[in-house]
Amino acid sequence: MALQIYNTLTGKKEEFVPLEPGRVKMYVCGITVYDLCHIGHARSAIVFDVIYRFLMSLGYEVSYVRNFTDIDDKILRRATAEGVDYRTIAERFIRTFHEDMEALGLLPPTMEPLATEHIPEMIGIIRTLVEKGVAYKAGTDVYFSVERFSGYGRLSGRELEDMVAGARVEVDENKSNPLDFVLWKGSKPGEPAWESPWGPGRPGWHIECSAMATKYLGTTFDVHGGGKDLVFPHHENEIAQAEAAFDAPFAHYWVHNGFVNINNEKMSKSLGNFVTIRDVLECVHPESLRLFVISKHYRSPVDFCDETVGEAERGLERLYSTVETALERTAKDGGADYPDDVLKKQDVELYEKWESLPALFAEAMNNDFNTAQAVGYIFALQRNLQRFLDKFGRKNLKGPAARLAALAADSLLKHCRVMGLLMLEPEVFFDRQRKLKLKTSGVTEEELNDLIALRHKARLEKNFAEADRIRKELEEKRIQLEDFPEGTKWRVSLQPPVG
RNA sequence: GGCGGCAUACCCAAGUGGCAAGGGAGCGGUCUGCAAAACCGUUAUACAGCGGUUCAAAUCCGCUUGCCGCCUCCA
Repeated sequence: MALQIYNTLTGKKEEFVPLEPGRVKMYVCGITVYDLCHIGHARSAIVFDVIYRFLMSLGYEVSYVRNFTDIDDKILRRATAEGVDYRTIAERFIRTFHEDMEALGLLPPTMEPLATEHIPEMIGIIRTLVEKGVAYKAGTDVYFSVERFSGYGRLSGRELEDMVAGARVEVDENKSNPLDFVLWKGSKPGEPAWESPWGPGRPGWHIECSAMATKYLGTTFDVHGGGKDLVFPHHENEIAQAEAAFDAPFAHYWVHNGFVNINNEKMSKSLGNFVTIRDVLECVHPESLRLFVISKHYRSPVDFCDETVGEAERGLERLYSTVETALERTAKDGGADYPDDVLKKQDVELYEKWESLPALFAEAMNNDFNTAQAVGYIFALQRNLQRFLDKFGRKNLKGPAARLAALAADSLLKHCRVMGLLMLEPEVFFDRQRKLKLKTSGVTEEELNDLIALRHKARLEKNFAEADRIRKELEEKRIQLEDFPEGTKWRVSLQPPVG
């Protein structure tokens, strides 16, 4: 089955046919750089990162553009509050954004243009709109006239009349229709300003995306994405501006991700339930957050709470653990080839899960990026592989058994990596995971190692009361000891990120 | 007031016409000095309710109830 994408514009799943065979042009609205990013931004970024990776895995050459809004009221407000230039604020939060995205393991987009570096392009579009009579100057501002664009409201599925009727739109005596939106804002004294045919000012919010998207991807391109909240008015306005100016359809497929709630409440600054990406990454591995996000369909709302994140984390550890075990036990003897029927005889169910995964995975992902279903198929293979490994006790696998296990592990890795999971060597993952978690427990690695040594001595002396006392003491600090023939390992359970 | 979405086991969550994926948690077992991890077994005559279409419905249609989002900056 070919890739189907749910298109907000039509409200239906549609077969994806790119404008140019083999190439995809995708624009995703980035952030306004005035504060640290929260997990809602993380969800959006992860969702589109998975889409980006999946499109590339299908063999497409993808041009992926994600912008920064680096001039805006909120940036100016913060700059004034701190007594610095707006650029200082913008640069700071571009930097923190990049740090967060890198920490989350996101691939960088093809391009990350800044609004302020595209003022001439925006002025060009506004000039065209004014010349066509679709935009008008009022006072020091220039507005887009929604009545002059017949398709207005198509994306968000509303009629102009309905919107005006019950709208909570601020009355502005400059506008001829309350829904008209600003293209160019005359600047007040002391504000940053650019020269324009309408006097010094700065661009309105929506125009930058129309300008940057068309500049880098052409007047018509394939995919435009962003959070659900951007459907109206932002994306509606982008379409109006671009199509009115260029007389060409703007984006073909509109993709919108759902929101993140916290403990079933909408996340917002006023409710004080705002969780930044860096807060979460203090106690949760980035891939756990990623698995949490992709365990649910991207269009549904998702509830972020200790329990749901903890579930994702345990699932991720299981994936890594199975892959690690399989790689270790097949390292010596997993490379030689055997006929299919020989492999199948090793374990029919495992063989079938392994054999069917590529098609099932593709089918799930082709069905509007159904990562949740894809994850389900991956876990089914993981469980069968782990079961197969357990049959051999702690021994290394040999011959066709080793081969089958190695193939299954490779398949797990390969498919997970299309979604940006299992990107680390398992031992690196577990090492980082332990160090990250230990920090949240308040115990240093030295203290822990001393206690483990002490307990080891007690166990040798069969002083199990003392050994259990140490176990219990550490358990109270969320540290779980695991005894193996080769020594004692430890793990730390999740520090609740939400509280 | 307008537009849209959702309701599947104890929890999370796929499934959108043909025997209800997957994960977490619980319980019983194997293993262990004890644990943990892992594995095995177990947990929905059933998909908010009512009615309809169909040989067949969680899946389509209608109504009811309950949650939620957007219409203002917002991922």
